[in-house]
Amino acid sequence: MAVAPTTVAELIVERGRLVELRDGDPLFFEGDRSDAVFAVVSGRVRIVVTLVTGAELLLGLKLPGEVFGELSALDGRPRAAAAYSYGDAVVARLPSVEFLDALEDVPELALTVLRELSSMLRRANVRLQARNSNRTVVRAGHLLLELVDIVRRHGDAGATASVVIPIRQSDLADWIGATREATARALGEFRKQGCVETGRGKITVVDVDALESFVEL
Amino acid sequence: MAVAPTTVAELIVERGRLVELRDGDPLFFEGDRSDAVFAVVSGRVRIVVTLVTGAELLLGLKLPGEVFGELSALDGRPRAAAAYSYGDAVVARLPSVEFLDALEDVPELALTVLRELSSMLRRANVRLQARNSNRTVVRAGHLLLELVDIVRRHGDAGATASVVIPIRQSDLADWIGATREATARALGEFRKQGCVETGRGKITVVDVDALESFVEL
DNA sequence: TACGTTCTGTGATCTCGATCACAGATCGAC
DNA sequence: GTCGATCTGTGATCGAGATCACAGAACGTA
Repeated sequence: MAVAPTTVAELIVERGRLVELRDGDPLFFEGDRSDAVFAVVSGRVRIVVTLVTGAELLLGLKLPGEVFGELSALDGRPRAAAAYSYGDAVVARLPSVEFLDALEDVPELALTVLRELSSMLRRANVRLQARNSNRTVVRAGHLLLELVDIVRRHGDAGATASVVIPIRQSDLADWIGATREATARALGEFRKQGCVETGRGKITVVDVDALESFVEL
Repeated sequence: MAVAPTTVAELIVERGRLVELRDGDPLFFEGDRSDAVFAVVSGRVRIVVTLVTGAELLLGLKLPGEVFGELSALDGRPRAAAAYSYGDAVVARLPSVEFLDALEDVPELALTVLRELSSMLRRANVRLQARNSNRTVVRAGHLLLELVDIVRRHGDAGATASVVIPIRQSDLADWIGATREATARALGEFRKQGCVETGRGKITVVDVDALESFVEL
């Protein structure tokens, strides 16, 4: 057996095969039977559920190095969400069976997956809290700060003061569970405070600290 | 080594030690460093986070056979929620270290935990969806149906048509993320429809089917 | 049985965000 | 450049639920 990969994403890339995607290409749909797990190699992948009302709820945006689709592989239940490419992307795909085999072969891999699921659960709970207590402005602000963090860690760009987040307002809205209009108004407030600038398909956080303190009250 | 327990709860009961609790006794608080995992033996345990507003959000009610506190043991991060006894209860307590040791010793145990975390994650996502789309009445109804299910599966009682759920309205409210008043009004609607009766500290679902159809629209 | 405490039930406001409805801005494609 | 499609920004209305404020009911206990 080869040396054990240190992350699940690495395992999937090593043993799986690459798939190239164009904007909007589906990886799987809600209700599908599970047959594979995925890891993002480049680009982004949207994980969404469609609500009875027809509205979409964005459960997550997977970035390079992140794994998705593992829940169904683990418990054998159908997909609870759909996955679509968000812009062009490349993902690695590993059949569920091989994934499960690997888990049994490599004990420390199971621990890694456990840790990853733990942190996903934590984030889910935090999101649940946010949904309960906060108003739209606060929720939007928190998500922006989260995204700033991701972009920075992930960033090809140098550490400039301002961070550009490539996302449409409607997607932001789906993410925080609000309408596009409410989100636009929230961004308007941030703009008035001078901590955020907005453009078509992108949001620029020019003063992270200001945004943070504006949201913390 | 002994025969591997088939569930995580069994493992904790076998290897851990029992703790008796009276109503309201705390097991741990938000922010605590992790030092143990727990399984409910009898009674119920409330898992709650306190929001900035001072309001409480009930993340779960753990019943006999269920495990809690495993997240912190797995990823080593502080407790994200607090746990209190809800009425008198008995729980088994196993130090985190021993839990982790057992995970390494018994490979299939890790898979069991993975499955359990998967289903927790699924439920968290469902809850997030519910929070987004539905109105209070619908959310309250759905939770009641869930509780009916639990009580029935768990039930010492025979399968009578009506199911008694021992819970205060304020806890129901914390659970679905609404105020006590809004919850009381929702229950009032169910009462008018004749599918639910209410009392102090208990809610009786007299017509499950009616409740189901009332909520499904 | 009397009294205090904890729940439940409901009215009266008030506020935030959903909904509807456009006008302007930006971008891609021809 | 011109045109159509897609985003963004905002105003007006409306409704569900939060908030405040009590009254009555149920329970524990002295």
